[in-house]
Amino acid sequence: MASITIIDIAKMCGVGVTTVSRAINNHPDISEETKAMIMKVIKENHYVPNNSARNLKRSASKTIAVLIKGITNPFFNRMIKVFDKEIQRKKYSFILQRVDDNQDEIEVAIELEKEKRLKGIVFLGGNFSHAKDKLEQLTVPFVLSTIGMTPGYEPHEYSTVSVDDFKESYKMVDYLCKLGHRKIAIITASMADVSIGRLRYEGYKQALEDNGLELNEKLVGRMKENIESYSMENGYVVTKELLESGEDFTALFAVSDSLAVGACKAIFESGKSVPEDYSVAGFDGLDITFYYNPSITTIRQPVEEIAEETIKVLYDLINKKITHAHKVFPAELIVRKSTIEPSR
Amino acid sequence: MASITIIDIAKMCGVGVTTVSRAINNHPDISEETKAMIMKVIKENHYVPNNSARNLKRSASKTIAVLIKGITNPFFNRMIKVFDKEIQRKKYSFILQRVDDNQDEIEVAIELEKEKRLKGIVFLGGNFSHAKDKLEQLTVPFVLSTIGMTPGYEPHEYSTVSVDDFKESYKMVDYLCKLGHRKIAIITASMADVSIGRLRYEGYKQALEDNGLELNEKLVGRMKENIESYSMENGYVVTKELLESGEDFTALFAVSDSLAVGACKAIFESGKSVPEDYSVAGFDGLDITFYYNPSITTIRQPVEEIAEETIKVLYDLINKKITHAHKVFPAELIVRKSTIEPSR
DNA sequence: TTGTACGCGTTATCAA
DNA sequence: TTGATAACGCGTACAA
Repeated sequence: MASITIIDIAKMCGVGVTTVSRAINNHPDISEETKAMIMKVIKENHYVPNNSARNLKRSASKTIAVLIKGITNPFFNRMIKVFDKEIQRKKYSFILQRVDDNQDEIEVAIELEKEKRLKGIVFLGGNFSHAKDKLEQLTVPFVLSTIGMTPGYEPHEYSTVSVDDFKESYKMVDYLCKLGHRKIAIITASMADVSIGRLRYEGYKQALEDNGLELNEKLVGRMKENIESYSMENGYVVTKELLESGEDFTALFAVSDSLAVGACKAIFESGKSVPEDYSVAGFDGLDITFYYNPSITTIRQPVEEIAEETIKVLYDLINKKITHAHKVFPAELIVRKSTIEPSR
Repeated sequence: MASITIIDIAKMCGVGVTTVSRAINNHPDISEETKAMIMKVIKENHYVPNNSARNLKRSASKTIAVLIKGITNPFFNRMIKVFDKEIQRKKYSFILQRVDDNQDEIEVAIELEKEKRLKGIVFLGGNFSHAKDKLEQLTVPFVLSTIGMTPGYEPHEYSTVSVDDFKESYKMVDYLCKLGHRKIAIITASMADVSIGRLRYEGYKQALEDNGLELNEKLVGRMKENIESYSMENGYVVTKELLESGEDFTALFAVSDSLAVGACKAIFESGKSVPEDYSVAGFDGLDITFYYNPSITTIRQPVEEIAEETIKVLYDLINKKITHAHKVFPAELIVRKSTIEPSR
């Protein structure tokens, strides 16, 4: 069944296509009555404009795209809601694009920019280590949200909005140290990681050092490559190994809340308890840390603020008010039931 | 900066646009060397075809779309992965479209169908109560996945793949009854719900009846409209009310796992414990039910199978092997630590 | 094997 | 306030 087009509508109304187009797009130069008449015919015939044709013709649409790598992350859900709200408030429309783990987000972005005539792009998640010439193909402004600074780039070449992963991670480990823990294990990203996993690990190292503790490689758990990263399962498996290694520790810092949940489970299964035998701390501030039993000590990222600021920066970029920006938000250490003083 | 087009490439290569098009789309009628040469030029100039133009021109693309209402649901994440895999296996491409809570998924579908020349559509989540004439505007086959039968439609008018929400819910409540519970509370959808929330509630009622128990309206908790549906927070708030109402119960059946987690938290905060004071059961089979402390008894939906079958049905629909189908998968009662015999 | 020319459905330009 | 018409960038008959 051939779809009905703008031409069909024009014929049915006895007007030119231009007029129909005007009616659809709320153009000023059209009388109220012809517009009403046209809209009525459109409704009756269920005419829906073809977006491909619109995008093709339109020189610039007011749409911005959010590319997400790793949609699994519950952390992003709240951000998306804020994006949606903020973008609508600015009368822009909003496209959410999932980027597969084995897809290159920049390539997706380049394609999308042409297809949808984007005004701006937000990148969420992922490592973002890209060749420069690729990045230069992006002609619209973009913001890296909750993605740490990327080594190898000049700060003026891109914009970011995030927390200081190093500092916040330091804060947490320092808190554990001050609590009296001297054997603090960590679950972090694989060696290759250059993004937040690395930064949080560095914070851990520095905090240990500043507290006069030596780094014990045996207490550094790395996420499994073959299991979904930052997942509960990964935390579970790595903690099991840590526990079975025989290397003693009294506290465990997981670089994400989901990892922390998995860690708790592993500890329970070994017949031990949290926090009596092991203190466990997470990072991100997911809802589950509040609902878990025991509730989990974590670093709460100000998700809403980060999302809002991301959009704000993007608009400033679009309107050329700025050329780049690196906004850093403070995160909050939330002490809950999963961490206490060491018993041994 | 004006984007580079296929014409530019043709000129640079000294060939016609057709030839370039052939190179891009792997058409047979082109010599290997010219193709290689063209591809090289394309690479060097970072030429990316404009998708809008392609979609506009293409009569039919091999793409299918998955529309999700309520992307928050972690339940869908695993399904999406399977969709992705299965669709790629059939050499189709795959679009994920998030549908806002206040958006009409059918309207989104209609628009998308035209824009992308879809071959088929999968609807995930939502209530799916739509006027018939709207549904008829969809000219491509579609499948409702994990969405229960919708009253008001003839079974041959649409296709579904899901579990039998009524039966599985019955199974869970029956299990609780057999355990000896006689005061079983439920957290379910609001009265208005016509979808899974309703079906699961009906299963609850029937199981009570068959076990000689009377329905106590005071033990029926309804999700709050102003809080995200099926969320931990909703379960938490509703359970608090239930607890404070003074109406005694020994078991609580939450119609989703997230609700169950929230319920457990509320119980802990009241100074009681799970399962000693209250047995708690969920529904869906999310990972968190395994990782929670105590682990939560649930009904595990065979997510992967459902997703696979959804795609299979959709392809059969596309290839006109069938006109409609209603596949129902059995779900599994997984008994964990959160449910025991009543202590009172 | 290659190239020319037209059309996909829409919006912008310009003239009426 | 309207309408004819030229793009937008690509794929594909059809001709060469």
